[in-house]
Amino acid sequence: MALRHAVLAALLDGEYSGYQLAKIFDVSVSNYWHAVPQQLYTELSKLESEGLIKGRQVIQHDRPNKRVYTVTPAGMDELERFATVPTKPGIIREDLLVLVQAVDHISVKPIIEQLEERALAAEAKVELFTRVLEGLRGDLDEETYLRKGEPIGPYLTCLRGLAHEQSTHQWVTNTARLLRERIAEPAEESES
Amino acid sequence: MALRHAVLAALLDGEYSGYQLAKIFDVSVSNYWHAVPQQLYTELSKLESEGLIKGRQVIQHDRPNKRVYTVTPAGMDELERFATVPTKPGIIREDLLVLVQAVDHISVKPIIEQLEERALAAEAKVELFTRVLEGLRGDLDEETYLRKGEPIGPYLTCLRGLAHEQSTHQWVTNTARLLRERIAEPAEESES
DNA sequence: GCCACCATGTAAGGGGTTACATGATTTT
DNA sequence: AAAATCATGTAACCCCTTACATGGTGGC
Repeated sequence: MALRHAVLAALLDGEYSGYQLAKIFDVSVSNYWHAVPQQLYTELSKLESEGLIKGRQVIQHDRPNKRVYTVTPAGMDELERFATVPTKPGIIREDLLVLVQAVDHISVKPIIEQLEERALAAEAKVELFTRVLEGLRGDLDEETYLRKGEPIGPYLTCLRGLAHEQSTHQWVTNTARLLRERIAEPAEESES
Repeated sequence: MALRHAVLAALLDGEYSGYQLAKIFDVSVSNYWHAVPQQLYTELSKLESEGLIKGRQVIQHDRPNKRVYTVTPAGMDELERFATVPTKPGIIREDLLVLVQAVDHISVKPIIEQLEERALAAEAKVELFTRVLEGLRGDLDEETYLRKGEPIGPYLTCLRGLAHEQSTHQWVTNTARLLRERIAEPAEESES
């Protein structure tokens, strides 16, 4: 039950509505916490009813009204408490890797194609995160920002996302190439 | 609903019981698919009742009897079908990263400590995977095994796990060091 | 006019997590 | 004698996913 903490952590950055949070989760938070929009609406309601966040109606004339939330002192306490209990090891679920695990026993072609698609997606994410990081640190160079810039939390998690996507990109690229080579020059048996 | 495919993929490697699968999931499959033992027992029952795997009782005298499973032709068809539908993007959930995201607003010390613990865990995993890979390729050097060795699926997913742990190790190490430096030499304001 | 975007909600059903239960054998 | 390993199961509860519903505004 730690979606709540991911939401609280995201709201430390400023006031956001469920819809805005959904986009934030989609582009950056998804590096370390996956959640679909519907979960956020549900969780925001629960968090407010428990007093960990406080909602505020914002009337808009050019578009639908929205409700934006901020973390309450009780919410801060909850985060503080959460930081002291040992975190569980992270969980990963990757369909694509399941396919690769089975690659000796099923058709290789579709797997290679999916790997190559994923390579493109990873590349796009690398570029995106690179730009997000540039935006976060503004005029400062990276070394300076890491030493003194603020906020540092979002910067660090984004760096993690970048490293992860780079690592993913390398692996999917190598794996796709390797599997292609293996179907081009198979098993090497009985060169009779 | 893709735990089933992770189980099927794992069973391609040989006959395993629920208990054995649990250990395999714990050490290697967890690189790309997290599941607790209880899920496996449940899923194995479902898969067998659907005819995708076939169980076989193994009588043991030195320890409790067990039931080992193999993938049926129907199970192979299901895997084959699964390989052709586009995979969903993977999901990640990391409590530790949630803490780092919030690091500007909560106590830093406990977070640093957890990062350092995680660094040790990552190091241990790197060593483990390195040895697993050695075991898988036997006498062959890596380049040769990648070109011709079999099975290649488990080798590739293990390589991914290794890369992931290395990347994690680097990030947690750097992040812990950086946060330590920042609390040693804070904000740098008003050097009056 | 139609599609995309903004903005939120209810509800059903499936999947995942945790607690608890059982019991034999081997190791410390 | 206690703890760890082997081995599997039932049940409750919570979380997550998906489908569906609603409705206003802005751009093509």
